[in-house]
Amino acid sequence: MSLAQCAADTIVVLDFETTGLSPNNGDRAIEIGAVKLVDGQVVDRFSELMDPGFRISAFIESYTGISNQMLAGAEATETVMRRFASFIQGCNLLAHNAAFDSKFLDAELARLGCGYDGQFVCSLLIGRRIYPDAANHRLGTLVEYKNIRHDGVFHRALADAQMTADLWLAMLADCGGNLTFAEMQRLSQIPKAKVAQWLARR
DNA sequence: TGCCAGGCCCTCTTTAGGGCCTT
Repeated sequence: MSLAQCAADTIVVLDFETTGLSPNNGDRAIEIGAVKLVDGQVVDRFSELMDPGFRISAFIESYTGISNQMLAGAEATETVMRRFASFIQGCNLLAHNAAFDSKFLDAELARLGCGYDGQFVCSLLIGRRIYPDAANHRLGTLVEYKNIRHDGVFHRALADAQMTADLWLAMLADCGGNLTFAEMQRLSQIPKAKVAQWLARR
């Protein structure tokens, strides 16, 4: 499948829970959640805990609700990520603050010697451009701002991925409903002062 | 010993600094 084809057809919305902020400091992924969208419809989901091979901090246990006991019964991060690499092949990718998730995806897949062929788009960057009046642009705030239904679970990977997918669909609708993935990616990169003008020309 | 991310984006900017956002 070419990139042009997957841009039109399939987007994987993903979210990692991790042991910290930086793989460069030894942090690892401990949970991956993802929602696969085809033409705005959910066609598949991926949700796995994964054991990084060391104990996670009390802060991360509290922040995510994922305990060391839960991870002790999980498969190794490498095992899960190998399956996830197959899940995302041929798809473009979306995350809230994609710089964070792409950093961990790159690091975990590099350990396996494999990669992916899609491109990332970031709902945080788009949200800053099209919802300048929101109190802030955290995922939870934008979900509330757009009155998106949710079950009250935050900081778990599948729940956050599902909310990001719903936010993405709301963003598409608010941009006129006919922008392609590539156009949304372009929108995320243009200067904020030119967003209204850019959308008006569409 | 002490510290430990990094990209985006705004502004009292651009020869910089600091808040936001992700865990």
